[in-house]
Amino acid sequence: MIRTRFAPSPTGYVHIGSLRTALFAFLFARHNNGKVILRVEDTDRTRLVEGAVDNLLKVMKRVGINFDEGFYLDNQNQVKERGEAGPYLQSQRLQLYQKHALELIEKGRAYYCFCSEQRLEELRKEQAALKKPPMYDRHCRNLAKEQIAEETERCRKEGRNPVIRFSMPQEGQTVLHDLIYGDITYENKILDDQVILKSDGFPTYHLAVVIDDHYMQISHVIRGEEWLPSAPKHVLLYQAFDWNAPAHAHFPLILNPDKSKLSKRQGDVAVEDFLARGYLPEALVNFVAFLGWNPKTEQEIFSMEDLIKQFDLAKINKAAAIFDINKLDWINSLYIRAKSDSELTDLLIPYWEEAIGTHTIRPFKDNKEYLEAIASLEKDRLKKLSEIGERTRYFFMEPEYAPNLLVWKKSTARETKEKLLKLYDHLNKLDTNTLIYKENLEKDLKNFILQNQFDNGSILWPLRTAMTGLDKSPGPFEVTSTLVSGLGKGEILKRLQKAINKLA
RNA sequence: GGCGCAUUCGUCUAGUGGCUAGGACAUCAGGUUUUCAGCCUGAGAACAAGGGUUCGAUUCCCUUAUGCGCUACCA
Repeated sequence: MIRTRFAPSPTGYVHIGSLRTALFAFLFARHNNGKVILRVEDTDRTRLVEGAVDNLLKVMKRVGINFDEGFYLDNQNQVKERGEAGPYLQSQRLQLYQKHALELIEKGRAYYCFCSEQRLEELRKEQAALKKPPMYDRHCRNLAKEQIAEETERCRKEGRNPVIRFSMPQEGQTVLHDLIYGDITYENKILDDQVILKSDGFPTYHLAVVIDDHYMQISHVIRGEEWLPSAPKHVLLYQAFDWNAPAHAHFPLILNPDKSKLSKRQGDVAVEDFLARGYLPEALVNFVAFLGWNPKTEQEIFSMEDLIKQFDLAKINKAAAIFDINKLDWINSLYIRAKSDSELTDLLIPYWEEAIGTHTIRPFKDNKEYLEAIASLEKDRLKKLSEIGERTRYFFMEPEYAPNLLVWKKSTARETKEKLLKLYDHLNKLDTNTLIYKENLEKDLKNFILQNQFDNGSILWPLRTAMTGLDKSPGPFEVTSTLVSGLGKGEILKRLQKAINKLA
């Protein structure tokens, strides 16, 4: 039975890298009809963030990742826990970790360390000065029984607790069999005597991950490359417990454009922020899946189902990948275009409300035809949903613009004014039926242009800019007819009149 | 400093002991067009360097360089 897990720390927002870790674990499990477990690693009490699990689950739900065991959201969006191997919150498993740490002490594979923070700090400084690798000097590793009793007493008086360190073997090698990187051999003597139980009674990552993965019967540990250096420590821990280690699969990091590890400093890394900016969850998943993985075919657009069907650990790359927003934009625009007008409209409404104002949008929400027509016009041009406000404001309120915007490049202000006057009279005479259908309007206006022997641009450019107040927008016919359909003929005449006045 | 991992167009990547080294994004040019976007057509753009092994290396080996990660009572 394949069992894999996603084990984040509840430190706030969901990092793009976490999304990919979760996604890979999820895809691997689903592809193999296995289970994915969500375990929360809250052993660092100093970094806890209220509501982080709740937020995490909401994000995962939006992108379509769910977990078979651990935490989930019920129908009321309340965080709940399920599964046989719980609790799935590490802070509720402290006895288990403590028991096993003591067991290692009995086995002679771990020891109490009484060194103070100051001593450790000085040690590190000393080592740095000598350009030696910073490592614990094993000061407490071979204390005699009486010494241990003495130190324990001293600590008690000073009001602090000792930590427990793992005794690394001082010779030999440890081999990690990684499903992606292959076999990696580490010299045991360079491995530090890692703290496994902290003085606050909480385990460190290394102890907790080994114990939990064992008791939760995890078959495959799937995580980022940053864990590669500590993997041999985990292998050794499994051996010390006489447990079989799960299979490991580390995958490469995601990098900033400057090749540093993807970080906040250089733009958004929070999945929530991407979602808020109008990247569709499916686009984000598609894009993130392709950072470090690809199907070895030329297919680039994948639904979650496609990904589940085709995902294969063997196809994960070894080299880190740079997060390229251009490609995300492209994928997102494809997913936007794939939406129906109605779906897209529903997605856009919050963005309109934010950019234009809730009460301006409200009248159109009941009868969505107008909004759908606008969405349809912008569908091919949108890279992300948040662009909609600026691009379509003129559909809701009269545009402001400078008079010379109205003048086509091959024309003059005087000529433009004359033509707009004629256009005004012409449009004024048209019935709504002609105005409201793009095809009719186009036919009519082209005819009008032909009969007057105008250049297309000399009439269509000022018409379009008078309607939109923008140098870039959809075409004059669709803009005008859509405007008539939503705001009426009077509105376009008003805008035309305003344009004529500007040119006075 | 130590240990580990990595290296094909700017970016994501495909690929093979012998290929014009393929695709996509981005860029640029042309076309369509009132504008922008879109769409169509086209262009430029890569095997990090040096040694081997070999009839032949982008591919296999070694070295170097570069980048990244780890080196906490953080995960």
